[in-house]
Parts: sequence; C-alpha cells; structure tokens
Amino acid sequence: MLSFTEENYLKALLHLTSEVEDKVEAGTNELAFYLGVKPATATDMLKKLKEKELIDYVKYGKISLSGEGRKKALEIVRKHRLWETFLYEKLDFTWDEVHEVAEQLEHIHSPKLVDKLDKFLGFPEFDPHGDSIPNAKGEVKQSFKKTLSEAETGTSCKMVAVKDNTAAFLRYVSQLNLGIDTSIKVLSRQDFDGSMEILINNATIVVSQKFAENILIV
Amino acid sequence: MLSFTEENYLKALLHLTSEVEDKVEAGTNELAFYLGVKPATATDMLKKLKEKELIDYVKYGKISLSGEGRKKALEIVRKHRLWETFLYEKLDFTWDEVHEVAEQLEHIHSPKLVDKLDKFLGFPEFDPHGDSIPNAKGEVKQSFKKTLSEAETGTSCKMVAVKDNTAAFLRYVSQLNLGIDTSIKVLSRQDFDGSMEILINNATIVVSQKFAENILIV
DNA sequence: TTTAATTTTTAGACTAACCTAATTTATTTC
DNA sequence: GAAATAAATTAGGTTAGTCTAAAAATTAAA
Repeated sequence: MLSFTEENYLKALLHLTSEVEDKVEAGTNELAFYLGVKPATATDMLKKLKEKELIDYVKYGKISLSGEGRKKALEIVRKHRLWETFLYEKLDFTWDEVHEVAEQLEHIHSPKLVDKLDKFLGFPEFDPHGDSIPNAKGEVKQSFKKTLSEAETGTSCKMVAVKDNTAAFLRYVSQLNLGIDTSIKVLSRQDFDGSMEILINNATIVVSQKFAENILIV
Repeated sequence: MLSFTEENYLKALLHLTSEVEDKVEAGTNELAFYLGVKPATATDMLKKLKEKELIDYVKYGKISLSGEGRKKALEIVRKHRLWETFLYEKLDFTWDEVHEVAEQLEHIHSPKLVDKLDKFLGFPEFDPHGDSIPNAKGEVKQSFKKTLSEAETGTSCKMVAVKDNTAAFLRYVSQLNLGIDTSIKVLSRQDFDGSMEILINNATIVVSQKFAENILIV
C-alpha cells in the first residue's frame, strides 16, 4: 500500500511528464520544486520508488514512470477527478473550491468506493475543469485541445477546460464570468506582449498571454 | 490542525468514556489496547494531547476529554457517521462495508464538505447502524436503548441499532437476515449461559448472550 | 502494612518524510 | 578541453509515531 506522499510523487511525475507532448522524463529539481520540497528530499523518495519499481531512474539521470507507476498515478488522477465531479455536481461546491478537497479525497483507499462513485456520477468523462477522467482501466480520452492563445484573431471559440488548476487562476476565471462552454470571440491581439482583447457574454475584456495559455478551447 | 493519529486517540477516548453511563475516565492500557498500540506509545501521545489541552490528565492518573477535546472527537464521529450514511444510502455499500471506508473518510478536513454532505443526505439523525449522528453543534440525540439480552422472554421487540461495529459482527448479523427494523420475538433463554432462542422472519434461531448484548432494541 | 501484582512511565531505538550543508557529477561556456 | 555553473546526491539532523526493555508508581493482597 502506497503512502500519501508516495502517491503524490507519482501524481507529480505523471503531471510533469505529460505537460508537453513527447516529454516523458523529469528532473529531480523540477520534481522537488513542483512538490514544494527540497531536492535532497526528492532524491530520497526517488530511491524508494525505484526500489518499488514504480519509476525508471538511475543516479544523476532523468526520471520517468514505469508501467506500474503510471498505472498507480492514473488511479489517483481518476479518483481526484471523480471526487471533483462529485463535489461540484452533488454538493454544490464552486469551481475553485473542489481541487483542495479532492487533493485529500484522492488518497482514500477503496477500489469499491471508486467504482461505486463512478457509477453514482453516471460514468462521467470529464471533470468540472474539463479534464478527462481516466476510466477503470486507466484509459484516458485524449482531447487535443488548443489554448485560447492559439486562436486566430477574429474567430470565435468555446472554452472547454483549463490547464492551470490553482485556486487563484480559477477564481480569476470565475470573476470574468468565464466557465465551461462559454463562447469567446477573439477581437484583437497585441504583438508586443501577446495580450488579447476578447468578447465574452457581450463584454469586452483584455487578458494576458499567460492567461490565454491556460484556457483550453474548441 | 490535528493529525490522523491525534484524531484517532480523541475518538477512542470518546468511545471509552461513553461505553457505560457515568464512565468518564479511561486508563492508558485500556486506551492502548483499544487502539492496537503499546502503552508506552499511548503515554507519549497523552503528553501531547495534554499539552494541546485536549484532555485532562496527570501522570499515573486517569484520562478524560477536555471540553475542546470532546468537541473535536464529536466532529470526527459526526463525519464518520455521515460518511457511513452516504456510502450506505447513495453508493449501495452494505452494512458491514461502510465502517472501514468511513474510518478513512472521517479524517478529511473541510468544514464545508461536512455541512454540504449533511445537507445532501437530508440532515440524517441516525447512521446505517442506528447510531446517532451528532449535529453541527456537536449535540447528540440520546436514545436510551435496551439490548436484546435485556428483553423479557416471550416479548417482541424491534432491532434499532448495533453496539459492536466490527465487520465480523455485522457480517454475522447480516447472515441471520437481521437488520435495522427487523422484528424479534424472544422465545426462550438458557439460564446456564444466557443464550436465547429468537424468532426472526418466521425462522427460529439461537444466539449467544454475547451476541444479544450487542443488538439494541426498542 | 509490607509484599506482590498491575499499571504507567522513562529510556533508547527505529522508520518515513522532511531539512541544511557539503560534495559529487553533469552540463555549459569560454 | 578546462573552468564555471547547474543539477543531483550524500551526510547528518529533526519530528511524529511506533517499538522493547527497564524502572517507577499505584493498587491489591496477604
């Protein structure tokens, strides 16, 4: 049985090695920074995870998940997103509140609970942030989404998900009256810093490039 | 913020000091045995809980919960029983399966979650085992229940709860087709060992005194 | 009321997960 | 390709929660 901490390392590795297409390895510093621990701490854990054959790793080398490690990580992501869906749909949590609680709930150990919850929610495919929920076999529906920053000037699109899941970002998104399925029209873009003028709900607003890179559209 | 372990000690103390009417103190060995740890381990934790003013305790003396400690313990019991109700009513868990998972879920920290869950379940007063669920203020509906072993021979009664919550006991209860609201008629009793012959669902069965002491009736 | 038995605490160790400081290895850069 | 920089590891220490073995305090018994 994996500890909370071990599970968090696996989840972090899955995240870091899926950020960009064809990125399959992470570094110790990168991992440590992501988890908010010191590199020395991460090194200790890497030894343990290697021992348990959950990662592929040699001293001073890059880190990647093993088949088994990836499977475990996907199970945790599955639980996280199912719980987010539950909190949002059944308990009326808001968009930006679900993540924090799901961070705790994802570590509950009970295969039966996950399956029953999945069924109770009607086998959802996406969580409240638009992220794909891995199914019981660990399969993830890939949705090759574009970011708002890639949308052509003058075109219209629909928001389907967010990339960043921090509370600060989600609150900002909510403040702008943006949400899943909101229509967005790109009015103009500044070459200088990539900031964009967009039209949502008949209101014109300006967002930074950084912001636009974290809104996924279709 | 209390750790899982600290919470479990408080919950154990609440249990040990509520077993019998007017029992308000517990001993170190008793506590350690209940939690499955060694007395020396319990002593360490008792120092910490005293430091945090969650218990009343002096070296070599008896242990009792402080006002604050009792409040915390009741919050955990509240969460435990709400989760049990959720698992049983919404996710179709069986009677004997809910406890183990609720033992994990009770440690999730989120006041909002507890209140929303309570609302979602329709503010239930009793959990699937018939135990009273403390309300948001920590108030518990006292139900002065008799045990099956106290029922007069020849009389009929109705099962309303169980005292023992171990999986083994609950499975046994289920096997006998006994559950909340099942009618029971006491047919006879052996003076020798207190074992009873009872009628449930038109079937006559024999149960031990120990068994009968753990079935609560009305 | 002194001894015996029981209960509880102390002392010293262990593991997991973290830290800082120092060292080693790898990667850049000139 | 040698020196400088960056990345990663080792060494040694901390805290929470556990243990065993030994000592101390309390309670029960003779």
